Amino acid sequence: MIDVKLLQKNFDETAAALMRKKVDVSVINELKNANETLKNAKLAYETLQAKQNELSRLFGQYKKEGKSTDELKIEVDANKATLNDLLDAQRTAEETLDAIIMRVPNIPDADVPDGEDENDNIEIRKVLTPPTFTFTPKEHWELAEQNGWIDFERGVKLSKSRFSVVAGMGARLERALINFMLDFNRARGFEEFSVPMLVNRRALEGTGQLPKFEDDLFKVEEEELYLIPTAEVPLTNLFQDEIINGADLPIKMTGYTSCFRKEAGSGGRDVRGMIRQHQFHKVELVSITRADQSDAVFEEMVACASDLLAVLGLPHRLVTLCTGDLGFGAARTVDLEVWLPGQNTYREISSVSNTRDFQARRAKIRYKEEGKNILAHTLNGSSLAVGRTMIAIMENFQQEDGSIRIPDALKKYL
RNA sequence: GGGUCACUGGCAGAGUGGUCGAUUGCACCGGUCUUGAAAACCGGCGAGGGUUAUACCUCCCAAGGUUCAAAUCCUUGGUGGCCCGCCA
Repeated sequence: MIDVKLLQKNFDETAAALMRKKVDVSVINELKNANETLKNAKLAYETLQAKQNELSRLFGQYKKEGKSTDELKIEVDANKATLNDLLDAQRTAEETLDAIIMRVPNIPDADVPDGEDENDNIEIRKVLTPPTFTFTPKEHWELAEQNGWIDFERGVKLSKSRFSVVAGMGARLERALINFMLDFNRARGFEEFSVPMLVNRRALEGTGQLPKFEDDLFKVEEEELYLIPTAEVPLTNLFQDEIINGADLPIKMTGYTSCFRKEAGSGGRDVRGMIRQHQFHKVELVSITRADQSDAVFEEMVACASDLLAVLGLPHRLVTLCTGDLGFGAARTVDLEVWLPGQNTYREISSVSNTRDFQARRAKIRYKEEGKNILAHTLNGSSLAVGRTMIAIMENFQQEDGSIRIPDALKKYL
């Protein structure tokens, strides 16, 4: 969450930054008022509590000295009722503030371009040239069915739409990709983790999926656990509530998990094929850094994902997301979009974000430096979405007869 | 799933109703000594809020309760150890 003190001290500037991210000005004012109410409520409660503590100390002293405590008791009892009311007021104020601030997105970096939606994103560069074909390239679902790699119908039979079954060479390729990506990331200094795919509410609040995006998550009701929408959640929250030695940063992690998303609100889009599934596989990068390190690590992570695509021989481009397309917790994001000849367009395959201290403030991830505890910066990025990488391989490496060439980099994994 | 015991600062571990946010050891940081290090000695050292800085408030797994007063007593929940049962 954002630093409410910043809003208090630097209202105009902070409000302007939030409005770039489409936060309504009324919400910003509410937030400021709620914070002031809380401060006043706290002051009132703490002043009386201090007095009450002092009286209690006296009480003990009187008892020891054998003095009468009758008068004290009357005063103390009277305060007690007031104290309870003040405490209630403070709690209400806290809840009010919390309810607002937990739904306020991160402040975008100053150099993030303004914009409405993905059309206003800015291309940074292209990597590799899209292949040319002597025939009309097919879309991935056609190739997948022809090669027997993906069985869409049986996926629906087992679960529902947006689930699929990967078979034979497709399944082996999927496994090879996961191993290839993990090894690649490890060579770049990211330590490998295998983490729970069911997490509790606290973890999801830490990374920002809750409370605002509950509708996007699959929940196991009777256990109060949620299926993770991305490994970013467990990996980042590994350090929830911890104070890390500053010298140990940056911590760079990678992990493979399945990811589960309800895709509420994506209605009708990408229903065909494997672009948008309720369950998909992803290898993730997550870093925890000192405040002064996050920009450099961000570039490392973008490079890691981009190089991975390049080594696979997949043409792609890097784009800087504009304010309107930026996710809830991100201060800045670079998307990697892979070329899909069948669709004749670039499609998102990875998204690397710096959340700065937004998640760290929620999850209480701090580091100690020169005796002080400082909120860490957290970053996450996909490296890569496995299903979409398979799609990209199918479409870019398809032959005229519909067969698919396997990228050299993967051969030793098959 | 049943029983039982436990949960205190980075770790270990005191404290069982009152000046306790907490003895002590280790770790850590600074200093003296040393060519340098180690050892020894001296000092510092939990977290959040608040303040220019102090005061002051909160936190001893969590939430309630008893009490003028709770780390300490009670209730519920969570987690962990051990025993029993069950199961890959």
